Amino acid sequence: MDDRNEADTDDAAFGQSMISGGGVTLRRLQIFIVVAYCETLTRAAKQLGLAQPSLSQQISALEQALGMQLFDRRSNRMELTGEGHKALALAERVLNSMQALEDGVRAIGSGARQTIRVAGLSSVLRVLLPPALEAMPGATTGLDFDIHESAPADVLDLLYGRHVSLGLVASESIEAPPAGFQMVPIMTDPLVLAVPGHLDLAGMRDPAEDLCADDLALLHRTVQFVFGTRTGDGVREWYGRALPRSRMLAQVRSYESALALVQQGLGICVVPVLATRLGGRVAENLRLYRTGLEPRHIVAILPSQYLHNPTYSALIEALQRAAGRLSGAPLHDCPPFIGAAL
DNA sequence: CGCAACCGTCCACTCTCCTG
DNA sequence: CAGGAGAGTGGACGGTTGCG
Repeated sequence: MDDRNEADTDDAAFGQSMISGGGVTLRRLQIFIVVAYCETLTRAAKQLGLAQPSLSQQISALEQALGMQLFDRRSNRMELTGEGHKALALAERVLNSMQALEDGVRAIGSGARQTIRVAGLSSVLRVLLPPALEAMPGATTGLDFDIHESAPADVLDLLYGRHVSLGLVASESIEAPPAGFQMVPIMTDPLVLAVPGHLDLAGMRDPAEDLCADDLALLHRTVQFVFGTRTGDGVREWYGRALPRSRMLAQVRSYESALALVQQGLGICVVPVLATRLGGRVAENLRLYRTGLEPRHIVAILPSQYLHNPTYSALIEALQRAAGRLSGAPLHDCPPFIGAAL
């Protein structure tokens, strides 16, 4: 028997259990997929908004209904068995088909309207999505959008749990997407040093000589975004080399909070250019300097089969065009005193 | 080795929805 | 409206891991 036939047989057996098992429900398949990707019931339970014992029971019930063990219960984690891996691929196909059916039925029921579910970083959603939707044919007439603003890990959880069909994240903040998902580049997003608008560092060789005491103190107060990724390590190292005498004024968990502190003249921060945009323009009272740091790479992640869906491919192209059309932010060159330190 | 933290399972119970 | 099935919760418990 060749692979194709074997896969067909697996499909048939799985499909039969879907029909005759009774204990195999779409809800359980959804839970199964989330647990498979989260690798612990506790994390999966948090993501699904359920208590953990409930998941344990659902997975056991699913295993019983399928007559196979899907997970090896290791200490502190759930590891897919060989059969579990096969079942996962099939379960994903079932849920994708259900999603397609749901979308199709909804399109019929609501006059050919399709719902696009997107999750992503707030800066990306805020800056790229509006112009992309504006430029996308049919976006305002034939489509509905369900938009989730989320942290990278949550974006992936939403994708893997089939709550959204498209994720927009920085590739640096995630592991490689698992089998069945594709990553499409959208843009590179430079990391810049944002300072209050009055702080002109252009051409500056020695801040201690060229700045008044207040501005020098301001330059040495940093607002640091908690990246939790290797980008964060790079930024911390950059502060240490570029501004060795700086101290951290605040740790923040959103670029908006960081920039608000900078706009208020309380400190400086390193942020992606996208985060500095408001309504298509750079937020007021900010001056942006190049840092030489490795830029973020914004990517779209989606289930492989959606790549061939005309609506999703049009949306991705619109996002790429929107990124290309971003009018050049007034980025100043890296100040000489920082360039020399680096 | 003892302890705390974390994890998965079991059990009893509640709540909701469906059906007759 | 009553009863049953399914899904969920909290609490208790035992196992594993990491740390001092």
